[in-house]
Amino acid sequence: MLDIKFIRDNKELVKIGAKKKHVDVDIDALLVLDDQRRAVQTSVEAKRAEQNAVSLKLPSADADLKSSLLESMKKLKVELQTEEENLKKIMKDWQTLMLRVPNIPDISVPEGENETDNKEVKIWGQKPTFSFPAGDHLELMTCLHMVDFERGAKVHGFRGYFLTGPGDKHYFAIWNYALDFFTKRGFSPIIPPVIVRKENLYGTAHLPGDVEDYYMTQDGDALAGTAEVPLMAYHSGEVLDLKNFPIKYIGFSPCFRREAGSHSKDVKGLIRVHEFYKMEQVVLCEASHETSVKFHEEINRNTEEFIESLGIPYQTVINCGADLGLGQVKKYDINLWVPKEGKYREISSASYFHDFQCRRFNIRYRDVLGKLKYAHSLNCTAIPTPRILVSMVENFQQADGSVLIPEVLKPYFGSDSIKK
RNA sequence: GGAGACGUGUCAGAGUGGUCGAAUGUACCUCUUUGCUAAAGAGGUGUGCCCUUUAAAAAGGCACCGAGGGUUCGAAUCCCUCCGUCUCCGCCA
Repeated sequence: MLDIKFIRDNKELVKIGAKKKHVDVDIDALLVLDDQRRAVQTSVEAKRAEQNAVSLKLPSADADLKSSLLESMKKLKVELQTEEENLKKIMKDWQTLMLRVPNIPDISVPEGENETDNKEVKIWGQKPTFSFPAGDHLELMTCLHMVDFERGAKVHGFRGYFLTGPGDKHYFAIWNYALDFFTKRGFSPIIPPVIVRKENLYGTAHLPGDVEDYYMTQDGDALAGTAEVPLMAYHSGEVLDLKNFPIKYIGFSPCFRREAGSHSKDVKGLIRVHEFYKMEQVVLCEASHETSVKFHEEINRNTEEFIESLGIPYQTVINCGADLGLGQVKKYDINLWVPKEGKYREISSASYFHDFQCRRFNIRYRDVLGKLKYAHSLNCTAIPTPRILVSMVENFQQADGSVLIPEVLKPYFGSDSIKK
């Protein structure tokens, strides 16, 4: 959510920002509506003021005065009700439009139509070459009994999977390693609820948007697609203490995604599934662009270093305008090398929002002068499982069909390879 | 699932139709006095929006007693719905 005053004062900037994000929203219509809103509100408030003034006199008035005052107040009430009705309608439309106004992308964000226009800013690692016919993660993991897609489909349906034996063990190894890695960097571990009230999806700016992307319960709650939602909602409505900034959480949660609209994409394997687990970095900090930028670089670097410690080749891209969410100012994606596909696949997203999310969630703090301000928020994937397995097994496969375990994972996994 | 109680400012806690943005205590800030790891006295201290201006502020108006509706000239107070908390019973990993 942007400040309406900011939109009024920076109309052109907001329009340019929306265009860069390829978001279709009528800023002029919003501003017309906003003029109406303020005019009607002023009129309503004047009538209420009159009502309040008369109410003060009424108890002490004599009978004649009383009945004449009551008469005129009844008339006023009818007028007031009409105007209030009108104001309510205006406010509803106003809110709807306000929720659709995107945050303004940073100047460093490249123009672009879709994710193919994202710009590579970094590559790391040595892509493996194989002197034997290399397998893809499906073949390898099935062969090593790490995963069972057939029974997954039988039990869950499309995109269902069981992780079995070494696959299951590998999961726990990664989680435990990641937990140690990120807590050492000052992140507090937290396990949030993933069944969340729908309003929270508006807070993170996942909504308004495609509701079809979310599983809903019969109580109208949503299954969150990321721990970002409950972790941001965690402090909603609160006034935080500046002393505690930056607040850093490493959240661990299951993630549910219906993948509506992507039925033909990645139909096999572990790249795109309906349920998975993810560790997520969430940061709340003071409202300064420089601070946001600093932490944005930091949390993205955290994930890069985590991937480097595992030894998987990756590429970092800066996302183009069209590939940014409504609230995001700037985003980096980290993509891991998938040898059999011959391309990099997304593993992580690091974004900052300025006060866009905190405004919606009403998360504030008092600055050094004691003034209330909306905090800034950021988030970045720490590690998604099982997607990470795709790159791990393909990059570390051996001629005999086994898969080597990265050095740092060995203590958590308990052996140095997965063999048939 | 059944029965009941409750939701007020930093906190505690009054208030059952008008003089209540809200008693009192507490916390915090300023001042005074005594004089010293403190007490007493006085004053002050919420948030959002609108408007006139502005560097900022300030003045004025409106709203806010869990949320949203309703009744009424007028609602913290009456009615309805929802959310939440607590207690007891039942069920249960």
